Amino acid sequence: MSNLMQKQSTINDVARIAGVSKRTVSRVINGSLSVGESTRLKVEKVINELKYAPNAQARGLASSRSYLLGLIYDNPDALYLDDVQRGVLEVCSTLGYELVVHPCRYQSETLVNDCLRFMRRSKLDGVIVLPPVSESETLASALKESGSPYVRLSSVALDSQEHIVVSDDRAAAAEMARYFAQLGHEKIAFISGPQRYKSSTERMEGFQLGLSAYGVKIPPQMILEGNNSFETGIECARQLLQRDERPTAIFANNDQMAAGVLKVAYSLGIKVPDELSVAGFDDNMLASRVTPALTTIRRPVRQMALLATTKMIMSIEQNHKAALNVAAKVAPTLVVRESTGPCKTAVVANNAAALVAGRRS
Amino acid sequence: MSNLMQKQSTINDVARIAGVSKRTVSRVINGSLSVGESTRLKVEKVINELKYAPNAQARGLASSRSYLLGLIYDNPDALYLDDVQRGVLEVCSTLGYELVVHPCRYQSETLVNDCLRFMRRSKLDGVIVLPPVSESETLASALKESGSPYVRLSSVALDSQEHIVVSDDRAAAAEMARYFAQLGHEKIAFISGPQRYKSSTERMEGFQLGLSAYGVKIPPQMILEGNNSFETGIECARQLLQRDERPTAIFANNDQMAAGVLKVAYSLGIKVPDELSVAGFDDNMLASRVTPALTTIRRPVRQMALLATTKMIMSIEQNHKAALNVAAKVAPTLVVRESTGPCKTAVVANNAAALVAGRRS
DNA sequence: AAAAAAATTGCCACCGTTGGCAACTTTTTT
DNA sequence: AAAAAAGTTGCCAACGGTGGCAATTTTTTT
Repeated sequence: MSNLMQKQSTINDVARIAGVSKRTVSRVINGSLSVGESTRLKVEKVINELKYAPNAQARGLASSRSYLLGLIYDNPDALYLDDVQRGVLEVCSTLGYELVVHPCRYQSETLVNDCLRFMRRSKLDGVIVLPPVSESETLASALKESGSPYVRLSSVALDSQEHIVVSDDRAAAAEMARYFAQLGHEKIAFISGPQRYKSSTERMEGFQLGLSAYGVKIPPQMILEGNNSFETGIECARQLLQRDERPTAIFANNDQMAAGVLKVAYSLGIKVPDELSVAGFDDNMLASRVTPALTTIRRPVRQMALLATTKMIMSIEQNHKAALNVAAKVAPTLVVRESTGPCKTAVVANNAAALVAGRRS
Repeated sequence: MSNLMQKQSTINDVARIAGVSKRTVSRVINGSLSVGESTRLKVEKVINELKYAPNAQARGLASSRSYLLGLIYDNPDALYLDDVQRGVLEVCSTLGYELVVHPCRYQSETLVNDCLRFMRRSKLDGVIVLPPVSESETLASALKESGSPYVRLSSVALDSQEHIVVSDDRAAAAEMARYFAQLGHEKIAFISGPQRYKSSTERMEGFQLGLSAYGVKIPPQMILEGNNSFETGIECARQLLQRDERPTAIFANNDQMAAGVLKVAYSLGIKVPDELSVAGFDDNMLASRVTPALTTIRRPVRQMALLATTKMIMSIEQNHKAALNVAAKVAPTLVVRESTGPCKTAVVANNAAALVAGRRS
């Protein structure tokens, strides 16, 4: 078993072969301006030949930079996380950073310490914080105080332009309200997410506000709270749909719960969208896979991730003015699919019509 | 804006205050045996008082260890990746490692270089490689040659016990075959994944083998190749279901494609499972959310991740005998839900019955 | 053409830790 | 009690880069 692992080439090797000092090689690597054109070419050639790659640790030690970014989150939806991660990685790989993922518990008392320790241990250059952890103000101020770059993703502008990317969930929910109202729905239900999360309250309030513009009001018994899971979507839907007077339209705080509603409607024999309109929020992969395909709000998650990462790397690289020019707000949009339709007035009338049709044959 | 970030204390501070040399402090940190009891206590006390935490980069530079693990993959299903990641992180956080995620392109000519550069750049202690990248033998041998610990996840035992965790997809597919046969299906179709992936061929061969035990054979025109996406699932399903003689059961290489089949069946008015049985593979979140819920094969993805990570950390820490004791094989299992049922003989007969019923009313 | 300015390059210290080896203590052996 | 062995501890040189500053070369100015 020959272990002939060719030893790593170092900056010294490059320098020696290229016939320059290692300081110059270092300059070439870091794109310093004051390097002669011919020298640069010569060095680059050797770098390629040797397949030389700088040692991140040594680099970090000397410059107190690690080219490592952190992603902090607490048990998010798999599809959401995947979207974010893809976006972040896209920018990272372009700009030469790597990504360290770090789950943690939002509710934990040691959250702040955990995160700070994580940053120190791995000497991260900066962190991107996902909701709901991003809503912790104690963490945010600890981060600010520690002086490390960070960007938060959220539905509310709870930090300065430099440190946040928000999606206007409130406006999006209002748009959904408008859409529902224009379809003629009046008996509308809302399945909210946990009220301790900003995204949940934003969406609920936006929806209610949007509806009120059309004179529609959701009575309290038509508002149920789930925890954003498919399972609680099912629970809430059951409660809503087995009543004597059931809603003609249900808006759920996310696609997972909306999928739960679809499931219950199917098992109760309620036709979607003829007898019931259902809409979700997120537009993740699930939305287009279920039957009927979900009308939903598309959150530009990946774009948010892109913006956040760009913003952060810019401020890491001291490009603060540029960082401020990166957009800090994105607008989710309505995506209409098959699960929503005009309100066919009373369900009872509908059933009667069916009966008539049946007899006729 | 006071930037009062208290500067990090170093090993020198600890040494000075404790009145020992920094070498001794280093020994205490690393749990070296030859440190006097009283000295250790004294040093530990100072460490706590100063809240000293060793600098990972300096440590890495000096010892060539980083406590960083890498996860290499190429554009996997979001749900699969999430499962794996969760499993890996679980072990990591317990054992004090962090995880760096690194997407790459399996087909790329520079794959091997990209990965090696990634490992070097971040001085990873080891990498976990996901399919299909895990099937690249050139990468595997480069990894082996470079001497860095690695573990591959795959459906085939293509490496030594120490370097792989496999799921027996072949046997699982055979079990599905058995199940189909026992339900009485004979006109069975298979939607395969890309034939260049081992997991695809394993599942297909296992399925065919299992079927042949019951004297059932799948004719070539009943085997279509998708690329594991929902969309190609739809395409293949359309081809299969719009024929004069359509299958009574379809087995898809994964849940995504099976969901596509469900969609097409619904739009063609084909009842599942009464007129058509559909099954997938993976048992990811999607399987239970679609309607009807998918019968599928549950792959213990998270468990594989757990095993792989444990195995790797053990071999990093030179605990080779222990690493070999970690299981290297897991068995996926059949999960029966609503999308499969007994074959109601001929579809034509079925239609005839429906006609009769229609006339009767 | 000499002086001044600018661009390019090299030298050396240092980042914070670990490893090798020597030195010093303490315990055990003879 | 001296010698040998074992247990502790300290010194110094890496590890592989970057930063400051001085030295050198080239360009521009007077």
